Amino acid sequence: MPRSGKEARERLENAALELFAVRGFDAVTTAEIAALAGVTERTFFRHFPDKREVLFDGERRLTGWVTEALASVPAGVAPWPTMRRTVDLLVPPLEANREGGERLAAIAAATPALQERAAAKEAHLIALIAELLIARDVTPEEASLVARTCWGALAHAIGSWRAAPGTSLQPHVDRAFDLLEGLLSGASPGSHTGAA
Amino acid sequence: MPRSGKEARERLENAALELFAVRGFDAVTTAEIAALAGVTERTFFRHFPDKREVLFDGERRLTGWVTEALASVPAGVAPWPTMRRTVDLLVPPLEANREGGERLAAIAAATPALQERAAAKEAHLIALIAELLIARDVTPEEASLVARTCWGALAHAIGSWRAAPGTSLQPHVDRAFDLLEGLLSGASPGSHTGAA
DNA sequence: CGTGTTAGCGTCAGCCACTGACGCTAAGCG
DNA sequence: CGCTTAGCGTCAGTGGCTGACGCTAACACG
Repeated sequence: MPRSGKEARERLENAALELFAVRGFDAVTTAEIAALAGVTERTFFRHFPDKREVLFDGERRLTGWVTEALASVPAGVAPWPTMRRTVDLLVPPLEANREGGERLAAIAAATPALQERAAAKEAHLIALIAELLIARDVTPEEASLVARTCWGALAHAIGSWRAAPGTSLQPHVDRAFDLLEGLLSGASPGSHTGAA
Repeated sequence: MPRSGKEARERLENAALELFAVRGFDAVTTAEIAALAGVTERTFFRHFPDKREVLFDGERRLTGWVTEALASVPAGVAPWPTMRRTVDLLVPPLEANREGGERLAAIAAATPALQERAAAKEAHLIALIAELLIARDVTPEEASLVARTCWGALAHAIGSWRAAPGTSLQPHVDRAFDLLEGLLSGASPGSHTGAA
């Protein structure tokens, strides 16, 4: 096997991060990133399918964490408690990656194109969770619903976590799930309108 | 005031829809759409900020429906029942627009770029719902959580509705909400792990 | 009915993201 | 020491998208 290629990839990531932080995503060209990394523009696109993806490379590990976390929850547990435990297992890696997540969020906050990509990544993650639940013999219907809902709670928790610097993620997760269960428990199934 | 401009816009929409349906989104250029509509490419971009947006023009009305539906629910109702009623009010317009929604879904199914845009639109809609709830004196934290969750349920219901041709949307919505409330009611707040 | 205003459009020139094809070369392997 | 091959450079090209400028069809007004 010839050159590793991972060096160039890392240099590209660092160059992109540096330039984006200074001038913003839109004001940086892929040619500039490549030049700063010491390669050509063509090489940039050999490592990343598009300009945005250079920022989401860290996010790729998230799917691995989700898969592992869910796999370590014993089968037979009801869907919602299963995801409740899975989310708890996701807290440590998420906290360890706080800096990376916030850096991405900071750049994405001013760039609609990046928000789009982030939203798409979330949708894929929800689909992945649903598939993993189905593989654990959860009804497809329940799986989809639980995946959407639990990810919503986690995303909400991450949001309030980021809004409160210095705090740990876990209490935000606990609060989100407790709050959610409390909000929904008021209306019992089948009698939602309150005025038939 | 000079030329209406709405004619050209509608011609562009129809031309795009026609070409996309035949050759797919990626294999059609904006210049071709413009030519079929009898205008220049430049005019296309005067009416739509980008190539994708020509497909989401109908989706714009959705924000209006959401705003109206939520406004027609009396204040003072708890957040979750409020959204439960709001979703019921959204069912008629959604059903009336079934064809448009499915045509978009069919084209988007083969085009990642369109799925991204759709995911971003959903995120914006969730943010809108949260803001409207906050304006109704719901806690920001509750608002965000309820908005995410209720939209997740509605999206799930629309999904199963589309998968079951000939059915009405309402029962799918009812089932999604009942199922969700049932799934979460098993775990009471504060005691989620089942095995401390 | 002539004149001014203006929203919509055409034209041109250009940037930048992204791609296919081809050839080169450094790294490993026998 | 040649062979293989993954990574890279080079070149040429497409297509999405934008700014600037000028034109003209519609409408308002005297």
